[in-house]
Amino acid sequence: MHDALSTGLPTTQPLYKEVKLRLTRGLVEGVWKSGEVIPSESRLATRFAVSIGTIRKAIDELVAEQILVRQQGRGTFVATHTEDRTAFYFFHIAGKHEPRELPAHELLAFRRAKADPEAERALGLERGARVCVMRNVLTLSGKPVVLDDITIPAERFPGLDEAALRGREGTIYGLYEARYRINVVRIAERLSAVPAEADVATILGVKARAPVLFIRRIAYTYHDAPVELRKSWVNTEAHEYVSDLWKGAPR
Amino acid sequence: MHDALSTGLPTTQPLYKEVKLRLTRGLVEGVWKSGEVIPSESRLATRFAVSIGTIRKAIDELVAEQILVRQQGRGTFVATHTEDRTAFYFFHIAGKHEPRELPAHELLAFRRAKADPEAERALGLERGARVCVMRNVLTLSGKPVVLDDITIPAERFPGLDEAALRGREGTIYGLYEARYRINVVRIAERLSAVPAEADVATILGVKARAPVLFIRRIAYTYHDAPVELRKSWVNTEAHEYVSDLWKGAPR
DNA sequence: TTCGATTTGTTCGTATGTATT
DNA sequence: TAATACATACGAACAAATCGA
Repeated sequence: MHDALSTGLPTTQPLYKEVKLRLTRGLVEGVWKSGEVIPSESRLATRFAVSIGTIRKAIDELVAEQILVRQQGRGTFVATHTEDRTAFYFFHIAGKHEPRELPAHELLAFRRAKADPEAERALGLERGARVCVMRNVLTLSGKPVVLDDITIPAERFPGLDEAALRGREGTIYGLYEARYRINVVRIAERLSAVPAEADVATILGVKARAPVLFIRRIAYTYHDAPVELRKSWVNTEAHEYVSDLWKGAPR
Repeated sequence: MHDALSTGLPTTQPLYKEVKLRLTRGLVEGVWKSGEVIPSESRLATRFAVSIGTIRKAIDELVAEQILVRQQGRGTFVATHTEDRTAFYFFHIAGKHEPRELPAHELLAFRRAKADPEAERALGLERGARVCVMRNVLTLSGKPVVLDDITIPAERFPGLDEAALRGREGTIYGLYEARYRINVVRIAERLSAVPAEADVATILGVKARAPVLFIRRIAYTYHDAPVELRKSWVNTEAHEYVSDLWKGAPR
């Protein structure tokens, strides 16, 4: 029986899973914030009273999940949304011919409201919970390409307002992270083709009823907790959605 | 300097990368075929004259890339396309409400032709190379949902004909694998929304010019060699494209 | 059913290489 | 240059799953 850090769980899972869980817990609690280093492998090994190999295996998985980032000679860091690296991991629209590019944002609308049933389900909210709703246009090379309708639980984003959204630099997930210590680590998306409604068509500069790509995204933080529901409409005349089924291990 | 299995490469790469390369070479050459076991880790360790840990690290990456599959107590197997597991890895269409389901196939057309410029580029073919072109309808719960236009290099699929395509069981990639020992291990897709042309609309049972999802896929085998260009049109009235950005390490 | 051989999974430890500061 | 941190490689021991005798 290995119970160096037993937490009284019913089923004894591998030690490195325990370590992984404790590390994740540290991330949730903000012991180590985005962009910061976590303790060195040898330090963690002594602190958790396990071998350094066990630490490495736990960190391996968190690195594979893009939650941590290793840098030889420097240390292991909490992944942050203020790098192009992660930005492209969460932004999948690219020009059909041009090289990939990050979008510019413009806030069109912001309000607070009661969650509709769909948002309740997607975000796991109580009935009648309050949410923030915002609408953004994303432009690539100066042209509007994506329209985003974002819904987040108001409770987790206190004091969020138009000024904060406009004043930010970087992506919205960077704002979640910097201001609310909420780290988006995974997204799940469902795509379909729909005719553009009048308002969407106007904003994206396409004819009414023209085909646009519709994306329904749920963004998750640690422990698969949902934090954002996002609906997007994409003008795919000159751009497209990129789904490069993961090349697997580092090359 | 570690050169237990040095192959005279210019830059000395890690031993486990060498091992990985030699294993992949074995897969390419058909030393171990789909569904078969590869030698045990200890046997590989002695054969390659490296430690078992080095073998494990090489296999780890191939497992992460879904090229090999480990089974405790049994061995390590070459991944095959005759399992639901991998089928869903390469088929991304799901009902909006129903549980996920594998499609039934129907061959609409098959012919040989000269590759068009797009196929030449995508598949890295010589100018004027011959290709097989086929059109399939995929049905879910009896309803046509996806139309596939598939282009593959004729040279790599000798003797392929309608009978072989119709007579097969399982997916097309299963056929590539069983009959031609070509293993599709990765795909890259670009998605957009387009109006359905007349023929597409008829087959999918939607109005002409109605929005449909268009997918351009390139399928790769080992060493990132392209083997198939596929264009798909999807009726997304009751179905959608699933892009669950990889949960990362095994849970 | 039991047992033993085989194979992968987990954990430990150590030594050395390489990048960073 | 020295210290620190991750990366690679080796080896050993035991656990857990599988399979056939």
